[in-house]
Amino acid sequence: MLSRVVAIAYPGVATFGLGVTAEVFGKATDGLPRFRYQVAGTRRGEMRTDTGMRFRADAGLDAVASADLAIMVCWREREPPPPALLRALRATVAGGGRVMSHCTGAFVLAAAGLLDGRRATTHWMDAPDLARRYPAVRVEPDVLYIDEGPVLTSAGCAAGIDLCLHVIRAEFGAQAANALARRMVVPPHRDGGQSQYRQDMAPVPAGPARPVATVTDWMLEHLQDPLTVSMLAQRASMSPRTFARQFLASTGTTPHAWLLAQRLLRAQALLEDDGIGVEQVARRCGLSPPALRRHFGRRFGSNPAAYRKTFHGP
DNA sequence: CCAGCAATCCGCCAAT
DNA sequence: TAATTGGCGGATTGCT
Repeated sequence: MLSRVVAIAYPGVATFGLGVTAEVFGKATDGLPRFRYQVAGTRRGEMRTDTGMRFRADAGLDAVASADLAIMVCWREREPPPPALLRALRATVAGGGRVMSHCTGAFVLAAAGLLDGRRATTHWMDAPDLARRYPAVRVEPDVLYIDEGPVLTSAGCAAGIDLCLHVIRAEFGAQAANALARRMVVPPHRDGGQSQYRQDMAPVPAGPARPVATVTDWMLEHLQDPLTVSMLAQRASMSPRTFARQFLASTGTTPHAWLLAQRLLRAQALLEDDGIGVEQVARRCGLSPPALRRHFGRRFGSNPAAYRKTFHGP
């Protein structure tokens, strides 16, 4: 059970990253239990964040070791982390807890040996450096986050939001995660990797391209209907080829992959409501029951019936 | 699980 | 000339 959440702070900690953890785990949210959220400092006394804000941590590193979830928010990756911090993080995992990193926090987890043999990610700018310095880590530069059981890593700071939502979704369900996303006014699930945010890739249109956003809005209203790419292209008054390209540029995925992801998200939410059979759930997401089961298994490593059971007793 | 068929995706290229 | 469009073919993926 996820209850004790501890964010790790140090002199120069990222204000934004720390704020994300506080926003997700430090406030009461409908549909979620109240977490015991603390900020643990690498040292006592007053510190300053990277933007100069003054703060004082609630607790010391001993709180990290006993956390259900310890969050390492960024790091000045050139600096060796203090041994006491590495020990605390190892103790978290050894004690059955999980550790999560945002951005360059992955360098600290790597230094603690927690990423050896595991898949991990970090900010795309730092990924080559991470791979070079820790050859035992399987670095994947082009994803927003990676969940490797007890060890979770995410890309640039804002991807920390995606990872936090992922943790909430896995633990408390899609409805709770969606409610939280609504409160924070962020998309409940961003698809596609971080390459869409790289400078050296295709020029990113300023803001989500309107014509595509209009179509995705419409798609969300019509998930239960059969939707084809050529149909969607027509709605956007583009050729299928151009539509596919524009779609990729503004969402980071292809139309079909995006559609499937949204359908599965809806399926999760519907399964959390009791009373509708799996057949009806499938219908309302525009999938046949076999298709729902197959994709559900592929994406979540589970099946609809089992997923429902985890939210309602046997 | 497989087969056969349809839709999708993506690199390439010619046309704007 | 540079950038965008959209059609084509073949590999892949999905559906029944």
